[in-house]
Amino acid sequence: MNYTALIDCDSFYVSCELIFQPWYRGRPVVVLSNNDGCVVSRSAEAKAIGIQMGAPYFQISHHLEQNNGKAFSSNYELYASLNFRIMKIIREYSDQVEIYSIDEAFITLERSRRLKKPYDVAAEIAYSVRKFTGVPVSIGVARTKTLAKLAGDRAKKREEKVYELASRPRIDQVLKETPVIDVWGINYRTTKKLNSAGIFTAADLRDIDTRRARKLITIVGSRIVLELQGIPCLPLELVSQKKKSITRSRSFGRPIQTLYELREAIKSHVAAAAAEMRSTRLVARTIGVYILTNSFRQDLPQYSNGHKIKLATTTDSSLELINAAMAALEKIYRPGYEYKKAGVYLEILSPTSAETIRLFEDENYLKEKRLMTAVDRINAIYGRHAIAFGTAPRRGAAWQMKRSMLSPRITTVITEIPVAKIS
DNA sequence: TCTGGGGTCCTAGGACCC
DNA sequence: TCTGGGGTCCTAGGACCC
Repeated sequence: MNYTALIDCDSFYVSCELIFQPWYRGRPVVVLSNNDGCVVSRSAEAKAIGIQMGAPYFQISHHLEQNNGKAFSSNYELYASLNFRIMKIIREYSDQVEIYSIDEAFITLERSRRLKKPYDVAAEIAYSVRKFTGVPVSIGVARTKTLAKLAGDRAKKREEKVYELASRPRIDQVLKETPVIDVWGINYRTTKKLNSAGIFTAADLRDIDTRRARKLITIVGSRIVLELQGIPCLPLELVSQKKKSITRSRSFGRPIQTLYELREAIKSHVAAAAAEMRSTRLVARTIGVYILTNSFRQDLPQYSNGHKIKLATTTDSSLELINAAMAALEKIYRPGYEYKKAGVYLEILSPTSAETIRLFEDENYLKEKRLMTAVDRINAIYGRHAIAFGTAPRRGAAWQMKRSMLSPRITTVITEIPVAKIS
């Protein structure tokens, strides 16, 4: 019988920042979401002074400052590169690895392959990751993913590196102590439903029969019930599947009103989404555009709308997609509102190889294909915005996002590497 | 002044067909 | 007055995740 381990980086974004700026260790540190909007990662010290996950930065910045704290804008290049290093280390311990998110992985610990016990292997992984990357991790070990998640939570709570949830009495005890909302896959709405059916703890949930679970919380819920019983229902996804949709959206640095500016923003979103799609050899059948005003400003008139266009053929051409997006925007734009956010999404993605054959591929289409290839190459060398479509994105345009507390991209951009001076 | 972004899966119900 | 029924396909929206 194999075990599943969940490896979860502690305060991942903050931990990444602290590796290269260790003088902030021991102080309250937070990392902010895009646009420097909300807190998305917190050091233990930041948690200790009461800063909540998801808190708007402008509400806590003063408190943070008073406690000698520090805030960083998100630096995804840095986090992604550390994720890559961590996963490389993990793969040395198991060839069944599912990279679940930027800071989590599920792996299978095969008993027969090693003489060591699963717990000891997990402890070794935690040690290695910490030693070679500087990122602390917690690991939960159990028979199923759902139980491994709960074990991981325990590990964090008890400040242990590894927590194993395998023996009957221990599983019983932990499930009894766990409110149902803390189970992976059960959130607020479902909790309300479960509570009114008399189910309050993870143990209560485990003990209902699957037919009842299915009726109450659909097939998703009945899988969770089985997983809590120790029956694996959620296999590890060892090869990451191709994306089914790609979204690009941003809140604007400042509210914008004109169609011209919305066009500018949406063109740049489409170009980014399309470039990502091409890089993974996918084509889209549908493109959607949406715009919305700031719902927090109840004193201002509110409007939100979206429109989706089904394309005549699948495509990966930025030009075709931009044309469609502009038509969609035209349909939903209303003057007189202060827009806060706009986004685009590409759907029904299929591999390039399955692309609808344009039997009579016209000269224009082939030219466009070559153009896109050239654009991608140039942007790969000179930066993502070297070539833009229609209008060049002006630096500091109202729609561009704020990222005012950004740390250097130390691990990915050679010019931002720290310089040591000896005098 | 300031409140993130990117995904997946499931289901109910409408459209459509015979 | 009486107004089929069953199947499939598609989509919007809900719910959840990090």
